[in-house]
Amino acid sequence: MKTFYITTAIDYVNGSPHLGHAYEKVLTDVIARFRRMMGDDVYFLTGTDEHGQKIQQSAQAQGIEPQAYVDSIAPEFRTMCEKLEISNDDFIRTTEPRHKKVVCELLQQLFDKGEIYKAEYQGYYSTRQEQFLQDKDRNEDGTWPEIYGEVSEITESNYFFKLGAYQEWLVDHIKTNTDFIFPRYRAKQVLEFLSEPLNDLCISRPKERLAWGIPLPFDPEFVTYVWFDALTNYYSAVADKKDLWPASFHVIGKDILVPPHAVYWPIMLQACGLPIPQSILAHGWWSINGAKMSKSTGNFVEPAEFVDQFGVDALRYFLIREMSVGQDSDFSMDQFLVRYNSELANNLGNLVNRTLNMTNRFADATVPEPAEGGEPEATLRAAWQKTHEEVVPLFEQFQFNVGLERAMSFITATNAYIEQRAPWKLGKSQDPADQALLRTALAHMAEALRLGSTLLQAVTPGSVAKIQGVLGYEAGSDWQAELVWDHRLTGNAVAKNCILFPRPEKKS
RNA sequence: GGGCCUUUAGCUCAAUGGUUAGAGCAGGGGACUCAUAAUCCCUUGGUUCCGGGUUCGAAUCCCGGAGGGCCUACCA
Repeated sequence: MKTFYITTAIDYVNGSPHLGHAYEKVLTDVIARFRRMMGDDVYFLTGTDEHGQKIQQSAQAQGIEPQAYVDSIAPEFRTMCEKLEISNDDFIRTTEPRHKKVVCELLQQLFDKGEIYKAEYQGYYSTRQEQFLQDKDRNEDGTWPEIYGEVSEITESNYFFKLGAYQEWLVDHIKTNTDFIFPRYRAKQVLEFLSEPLNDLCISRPKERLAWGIPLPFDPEFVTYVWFDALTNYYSAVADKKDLWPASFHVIGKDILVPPHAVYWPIMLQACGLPIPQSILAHGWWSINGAKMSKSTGNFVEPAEFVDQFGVDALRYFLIREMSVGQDSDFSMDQFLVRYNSELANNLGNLVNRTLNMTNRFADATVPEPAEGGEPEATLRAAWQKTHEEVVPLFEQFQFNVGLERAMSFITATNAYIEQRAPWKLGKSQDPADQALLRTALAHMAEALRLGSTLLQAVTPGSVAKIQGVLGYEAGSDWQAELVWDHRLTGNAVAKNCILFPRPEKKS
C-alpha cells in the first residue's frame, strides 16, 4: 500500500509561532489522524525553514551566529507541535546535513543536465533593504520610496533554472489532474499565472550579499536562494526512505500556492526526473476580530497561551469547526466562547457528566444491559446511522467543519433522547417495566456518547480518550469498527464524574 | 489595466434550475431537575446586494451595475 505522505509548509523561524502556524499544523494533523483511522499507512512531516537574509539579519542584530539564532527559535516550533498534540513522524530543519546533502544532489544533477545556467541580472538595488526593486516599487513620480535609501542600478551574476521549458507540461498536468490543487477553484489562479510565459527562476545569491544558505555545489561563491532550499525539504526528509515519495498532500497557506508550490516545485521535480506530489491543499487565513493578523496592531493570538487557558482540544476544535478548508475565517474571543460553551461544554461535556451521574445514581456505576427498547431508541439509532454515513465522507473531502456540525447534532439528539426517556423519573418507579426501560435508557445514552465522541477523535483525540476512559472503555485500533452500534460498553464500570470542558471564569 | 472569487435571517453559514429559501448561535416563550445556571420543546426573524433578461419555474443560468476580498514572481 502506498504510504499516505502528508506535509505542512516549513515555518520560517524569524519569529515566534502564531495562530496561523498553529492552524496549519492542526489541520494537517487532523487529516493525518483521520487517514490513520481510516487504515492508511501515514507519514507526517513538518519542520522549519532556517536560511536566508532575514535570519542572517536577526542573528546579527542579536550579535550571535545564524546557527545559534535558529537553534534558539526552532525549538519553539517543535514545542508548539507538542503542545498542540501534533502527531508528526518527523521534523526537518533545513540546516540539517541530511537536507543540505539532498539539495546539493538535486542542484548538481540539474546543473549537469544543463537545466541551470549562469547569467547576468541587471536591476535596481537598495543597499539599505538589501534587495532588488522593481518598477512597481516606485512612487508615482518615478522616485523610490524613502525606506529603500539609496537605490542604484547594478549588474549581478547569478544562476538561473530553466522553468519555461516545462510550462506546457505543467498546464497540461493541472488541467488533466483536477485533484492536483485543492480547493479546485484555486487551480484557476495557477492557470491564470501560467497563461503568461514563465521567466527562468533565479536560484542563487552571491555569497557577499547573502552568506547564510547552502553553497551551490558547483560554485561555492554562491548560496542557494529560497525555493530550491525550502521546497526541497519535502523530498530531502524522505529521500532515503522507501515508498514515501511522492507526497500525497502538501498542506500550505494560499499565499504560497502561486507560484512556489504549484509552479516551481512540480517543475523542479519533473526536471529532476522525480514524481510530483499527488495534491496540494491550500488553506485560508485567519483574521483576528476582523482585522489582518499582525504584530504591530497587537492582535496576535499566542497558541501556547490559549492552550494553557482552555486546553488543547478546545483550540483544535475551534480551528477545525470554524473554518471551511480553503476559505478565510475570523478568530474572535466571542465566537470562540460561543463554540466552547454551547458545543463543547454544554452539549458534549454536559452529556458526559450527566451520563456518568445517572449511571452512578441509578445503575450502581455500571453500564446496564439494554432491553429491546421502543420508538425513541429506534429513532436514536437511526440518527446515528445517518450521522455515521454522512460524516465519514465529509471528512474524506476535508469538510471537517460540516462533519463536526453533524457530529454535534447527534450529540444534541442524544440529549433529546434522554429528555424523552427521563431516567430520573424511571428511577423513582418500582415497576419492573420502568426499571427495564431505565436500564435501556442508560445503556443507550452511554453507547450514543461513545459513538458520537468517536467521530471527534481526529480533532479532539485527548478528550475522546478521556471520555472512553470514564466509560471504562478502551477502544480498539480499527476506528471504523468503533463506529458500529453494538452496546459493547455493557457491564463497564464508569467514573463518578468528569468535567471535560469547564466553563471559563467570567471576566469583566 | 487584466483575471478570479464573493454578497442569503442580528451573526456564521447551507440550499444537483423544482413544494412554503433552511441550520447553528443570538432574541422571545414554555417544560424539566440526572447534569458544568445545564438540557429539551415551541417560536420571532428574509425585497436571497440592485436592475434587466432566459424559463412553465431563478438564491441558482445570462447581461449590466454596486459593495467586499484575492491573484498578477519575498510572509502560515
